[in-house]
Formats: sequence, structure tokens, C-alpha cells
Amino acid sequence: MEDKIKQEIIDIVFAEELATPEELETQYPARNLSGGAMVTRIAPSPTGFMHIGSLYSALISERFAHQSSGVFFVRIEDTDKKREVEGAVELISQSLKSFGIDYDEGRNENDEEVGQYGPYTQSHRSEIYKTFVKEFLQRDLAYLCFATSEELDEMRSIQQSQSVKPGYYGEWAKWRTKSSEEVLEMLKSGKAYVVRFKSPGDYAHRIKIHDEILGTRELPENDQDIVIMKSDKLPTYHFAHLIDDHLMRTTHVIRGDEWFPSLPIHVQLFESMGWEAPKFAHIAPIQKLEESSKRKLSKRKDPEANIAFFDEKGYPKEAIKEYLLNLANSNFEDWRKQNPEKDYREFQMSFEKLSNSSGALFDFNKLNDISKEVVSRMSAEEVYENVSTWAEHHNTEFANLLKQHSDYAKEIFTIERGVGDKSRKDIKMWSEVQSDIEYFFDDSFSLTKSETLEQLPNASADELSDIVKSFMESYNFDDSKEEWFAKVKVIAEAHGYSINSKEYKKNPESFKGNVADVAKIFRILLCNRTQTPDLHSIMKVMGQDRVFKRLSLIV
RNA sequence: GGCGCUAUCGUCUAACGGUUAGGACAGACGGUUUUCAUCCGUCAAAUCGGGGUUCGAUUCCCCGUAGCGCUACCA
Repeated sequence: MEDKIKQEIIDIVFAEELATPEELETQYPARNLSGGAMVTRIAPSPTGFMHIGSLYSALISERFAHQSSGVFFVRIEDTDKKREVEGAVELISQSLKSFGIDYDEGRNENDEEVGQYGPYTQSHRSEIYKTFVKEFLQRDLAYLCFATSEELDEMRSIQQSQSVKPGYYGEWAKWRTKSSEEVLEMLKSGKAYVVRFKSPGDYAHRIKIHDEILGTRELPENDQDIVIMKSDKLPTYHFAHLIDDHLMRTTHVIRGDEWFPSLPIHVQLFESMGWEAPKFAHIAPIQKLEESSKRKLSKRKDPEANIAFFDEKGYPKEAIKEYLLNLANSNFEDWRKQNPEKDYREFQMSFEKLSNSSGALFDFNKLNDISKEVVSRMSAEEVYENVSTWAEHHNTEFANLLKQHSDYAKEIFTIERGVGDKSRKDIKMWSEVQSDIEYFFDDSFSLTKSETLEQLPNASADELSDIVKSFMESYNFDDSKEEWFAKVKVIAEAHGYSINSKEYKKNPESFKGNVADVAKIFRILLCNRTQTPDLHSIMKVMGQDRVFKRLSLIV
């Protein structure tokens, strides 16, 4: 009789035709992978915001999967309909793609499902969850709960006033022990309900749990009858995690450490179904210092929490990845020093090195340093491509300029590049490039005679004219850097300038100035600034006509 | 309140229980260089506090303290 009522309840809750658990097990068989292959995933919520922390765990998960010849997939966790934002799913796939973090399964940037273990969007998996919620009810691992949110609030405040552990458990779990008749009656009256897990746990028991990063830990066993299916019939995170990571055959769940406390729930859920739980690795979030206190990088307060911030600044994606990799495995930077030419994918990431600290502070100094290093390793062609791509999205005027003068621009980027250790390390983000090189272009270069004189107060107009004239007479476009500089020295000496810095430093008063002051004249006339790369290279790139035209200003 | 995680230079971190506690970034100062950027060198900079265990503790244990997390029909 009791069983009959129970069945009736289940049939009302799930009136529709559902696949059986066995059918689903067959549909999503164990993956055929080699020995140590790891199946990892990220499970972002479509909130319309790509957090740097999501990118961090995506990168780590992707590395572990692919360095072990495994599978990395992306599953969209959109069971919280209240928080969903339009276009958010596209943002996730586009971001991953733009960072070159390739996933094997999931929704791609054309909004198509790829992979045999889908759907990869939780809201499209509701039939699957229902199959298993039904199974839980069938096996008496779950029950219907009609407690209203008001009743739950009241329960919690009573618990608080009595100083007992809050939650739905033990004697507080009223609906766990209700008779089937009463449940059926409530159901028939159309009252809202949730399905709760019938936890077999005892809070006084302590269980050992292994985490790949934290090692083996002891935690109290779960005794909460957590909700597995909400009143909108969508699963909660805990339940979706159980079903999805089982059916998708995830081997390693790498996620933020805010999940660590719910591990007892998760292992209990897996045990209740007799499923092998995946291995867990909980990583610390990236933090930020605010008035001497650490906190998680916040979506609201910190622009740098959003990866769009780095995109606007034009940080190379590679630099961000290397910075994140360094945060994940601090030995990455040593490896990089040893292997400057290798792709970061050749680095072997390890759980042992994955820090179990409470979370690193985001360090722009370090990012900047890494970024300069990354850019310095690029070829002129690569720099050109990167700057152009950035400019197309963020500075169309500059993009057009680069496009119009592409050969010239590429020449500019060859200056002091590709000379190994001594390569320039001055670019850290593409947004800085325009102001760095704009003087090369005639359209964005202007200088008057009076401005020139103002910037070179130690020499008269006639003297400047003489110096420049002598230079133009002796200048040969094909001169090597050494020949070129020798000529500059001759002119400098002829005008009373020192050609030996040490001597000049000893007796500055016996010279008109140093050869550096002569170089400065050309620097101002050609670039209208006092700090530039090597002048010989600049002249080569500018070409004789442009150089002479600019120098003539003072002649 | 309960449960948990974490604790080494400003930051990220390294150190089988035995080191002058190491490196990187940032900082200061010097050198090289036609300026700048590089490159090279030097300096400054840390084991949260208190108890144990031990010949010996940054390391192991306990107690504090602090930061962070969890304690939802959010993830």
C-alpha cells in the first residue's frame, strides 16, 4: 500500500516519458582514453562577464587535460535562471578562443554543440536530471519537501537562537518523515515543492577526503538533506555536478576552493549512487589588496577582474597566460628562462606545484614584466599583426595608418628586435604602441624651428645648422652603424663636443658638450623627442628622403 | 556562532627537521650605451605570536591571532 502511494507520487512528479538511468549509461559510455589521460572541464555560469579567475581555471584545466592526451570540455551552468544574461554563452566561447584555450567539447563560437557527451548546457539537460531525480526517489534516496521559504527562514532563526547548526537535517527535516499520504495530498493540491536528498550522514562522523592540491583532509560527514531539484524542476549545483561529471566521465574536477567545504556533500552523492567520484583539485582565487585586507577580485570594484580590461589595454594574450601559468606553478618562470623559445604548452604543469596558499594577489608589476618579455620574443611581423588586430577593435584611426603603411610599420618594429637578450623590452601592451611610433609617420609628426631651438638651448641656430649640414654632406644611407657613428663623432669633435664620455664626465667644462648632445639634435629634428631607439636604425627605416626633409628644418 | 582553508621579503614563491632562509618582480644605487629600452653588478627587504616534541623547528604538534571561504530552492 505504502509503496503504491510512493509510486503514485513519483508518477505525478514525473508524468513524462523519461530515459532510464541504464539507457543514459549506455548513451554516455566510459571514455576510451589511454592510461593517464585526464578529462577536465570548466563550468562557467553565463553571467555576461568573463572573470580572470575563470580564465585561470580554464587554462589550468586545459593544460592538465591536453598534456595528458585527455579531454577538456566546457559546460555551461545556467540552472540559475535569475542570473542569466543574453549573449553570455557566446562571450565565454569567444574569450576562450581568443586566448587560444582550445576545448574539445562544448558549445563553440558558432553556437554549435561539439562532442558526444552533450548537451553541454545544463538547461538543455533537464530530462537527464529528471531521470536521476526520479531514480533517487525510486531508490528512496530522496523525498519531496513542501517547506516554504518562510518556514525555512523561521527554522533557521530558531536554530540560530538555540545556537544549533542551521540547516535541513535530522529532526529539522520535517518532510523526510512525513507519511506518503500527506505528501500525495500536498502534491495533488498543487503546492510547490523541492526534492531533497535523504542524507545518510552523521555530522559527528569525520570522513577523510583527498584533494589533489590539499592532500588528505578530515571533514565532518554531511548530514544536510540538500535540495537536489528546485521547484522549477532544475537541479541545484550539487546535483548537476554529480550527474554531469559522472555522465561526461570527468576524471578531475578543478575548481575554485570555495567548493571545498561542500566536498562532503559531493562525495556522499557519488557514494549514494555507487559511482566513482572524480578526483578533486581546489584552487585558490586570485585576490586583490584593498586597504591592507585581501579579497577576491571583484566583478564590481575591480576592472581587472574582467578579461575585457586586458583586451582594451592590449596585453598580449600570451603574456596573460604566462602570468597565470606562473601563478599556478611558480616554477614556470624558471622553465621559461631555460626555454625561451618553447611554446608554453611544453611546460609540464603539476598538482604538487599548484600552490595551496590562500590566494595570490594580482600583481601588475609581474604581468608587465612578463608581457615585455613576451613581446620582445615576437618577430616584427608578429608585433605588426598583434598591434593591427588590437587597433582594429580599439583604435581604428591607428589601424588605418598601420594598414596604409604596412611595410613601413613592419620596418619600424624591426628596430632593436630579434637581437636575443638585448632586444628592446619596452612594449607591454598594444595600446602604448601608437604614441611610441607615431613620429615615424609624417601625418602625425610636426615640429617647428622655434620648437627645435627651445629644446636645444645650448646651441645657436647657426651652430645647429652647421652641424646638421655637415652631417647631411657626409651621410651615406648604406653606412653601417659603426661608420655612421664615426661620422657623427667627427662632426661632434669639430664643433667642440667630447667624443669620449669618460673624459667628458671628468672635465665637462672643457667641452661644448658630449657627443650625446649632438645625437640629441638629430633626435629632436627627426623624432621631436629626447628618448628614442637607436638613431642609425631610425634613419635607415625612415629613409634618406624623410630624414633629409626633417633635418632641413634647421638648415 | 559552527565548520574549513591559509600564514616566509612590498608582491609571487623556494628551502629530505641541519642553508649566511634562495630566486623572480617591484624599489634604491652603480656600470655599459648616441638618449631611451636593454644588458651587467651591488644594496635593502621575510619565517604572525606563544607553547611544546627534538641535540637542532620556516618545516612536526597544540593554543592563540589574522585573512579568506562555506554555512541558499546562487553557483
